[in-house]
Amino acid sequence: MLQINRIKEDPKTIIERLAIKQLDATAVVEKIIALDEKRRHTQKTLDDNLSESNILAKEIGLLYKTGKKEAAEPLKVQTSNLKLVNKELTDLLDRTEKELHQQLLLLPNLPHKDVPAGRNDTDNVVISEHGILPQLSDNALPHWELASRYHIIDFETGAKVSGAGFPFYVGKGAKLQRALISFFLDAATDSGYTEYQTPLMVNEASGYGTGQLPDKDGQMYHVTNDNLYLIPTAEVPLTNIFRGNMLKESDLPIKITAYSACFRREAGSYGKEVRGLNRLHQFDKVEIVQIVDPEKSYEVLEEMKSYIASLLDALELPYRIVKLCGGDLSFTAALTYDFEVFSAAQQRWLEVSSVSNFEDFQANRMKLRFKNSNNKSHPVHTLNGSALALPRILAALLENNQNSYGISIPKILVPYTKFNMIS
RNA sequence: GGAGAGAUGGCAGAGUGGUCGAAUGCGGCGGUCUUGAAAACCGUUGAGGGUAAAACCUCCGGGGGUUCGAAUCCCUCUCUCUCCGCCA
Repeated sequence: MLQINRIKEDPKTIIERLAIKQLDATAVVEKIIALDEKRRHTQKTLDDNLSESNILAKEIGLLYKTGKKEAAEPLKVQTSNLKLVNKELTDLLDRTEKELHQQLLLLPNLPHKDVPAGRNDTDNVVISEHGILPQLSDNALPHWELASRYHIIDFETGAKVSGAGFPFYVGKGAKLQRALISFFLDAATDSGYTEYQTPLMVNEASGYGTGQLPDKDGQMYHVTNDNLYLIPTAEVPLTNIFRGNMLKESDLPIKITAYSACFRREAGSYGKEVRGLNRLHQFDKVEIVQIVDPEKSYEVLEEMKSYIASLLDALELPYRIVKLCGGDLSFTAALTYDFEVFSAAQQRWLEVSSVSNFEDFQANRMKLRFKNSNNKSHPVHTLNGSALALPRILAALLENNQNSYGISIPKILVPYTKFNMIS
């Protein structure tokens, strides 16, 4: 959520910047400013009336104490009348505040000034490529065929038991999953992140806190009986740990990580783009989150970017880093880098990580602030990144490392898997 | 799921209708004393809105109600604890 003061101070810039996200915010911004004006005016009138009521009530109390009950009667009438007016003012204020809040929730975060212009993912800018693209033999197979040949992932049974997009991992496939999770968590804790295990369901307030609600309502599984949402990423519980908190400057930076299953409805997805592991309803991911001093957030974004790159280097996968253009940037992000690994048998790049700076957008929503050295409270900046999402890593590992004997496991994972070959 | 108890400032904990935004203790901060520290003593110490600064307004788990006036009374929701039941 953008700060109302920021909008009031410079609406023109806000509108210009949001245009980069392919959004014409003129009407909403105008409405917000008008509503804020109305809110302040109503509040002022109400406050004055309340002040008057308070004074009258004290006078009545005094009169009662000194036994002058009759003298209090006209005052009682006066404050009763005031009360009626105040009731209306309170209602008006409530309505105005709610409406203002609704409008504020509609505005996405402002893109950072480095965000390239563009409409969609074809306009994203590749900023670097790493590793060598493997040359596979002509009879190389896509991962879904490798999965069934070596009995390591069972999509059909998953479809029977749950539905499409809910695979079983079997035998060495399951072990490989566990190995990746352990490797990612160990690497994160070695880099100073504190490991958490989080709830997999969150309440509505948490959904609003990190910005999944109301924007991505249809993307989350909603347990309506209890009004809980299955988390689409561990970002949600991790960041919401600090919802509503007032931190000390010395608490920063907060670096936390968690493995979790992630649940996404992916409504509207279909076709070969989503074949096999390319897009699932349930998948595994290790997430890293940082909560930092606003001054340092872009430095930290770079640090997180190189951390993620180090994981892909360790896994010996070819990848590229992409800076998202305005049109592809998420609702909440100010600047995002995507990591894509090359899937050799599919001959395409698969997104395996997304690392973003949300600046104070999430912090504002969830009232997450810190006191700086002057004892002034300020929203913090929040950042997060996948480190990493498993399915597409697995897809690339299977496809890129296949040979006539089977599939070889990257060296870094062997201590975890205790095998170096799937055959 | 059943029965009961509770939710107050960073923490502990008073406060059952009228200067209560809230006693007291601990903690924090500043000072006196001290070579320094501890102890002792003095002062200070919640958040949000509002203002040029004040004034002023709101907040005692959330929401609603009674009353001229609510931390205090009533309703409701959420959460916590204790006992019973069920259970990985």
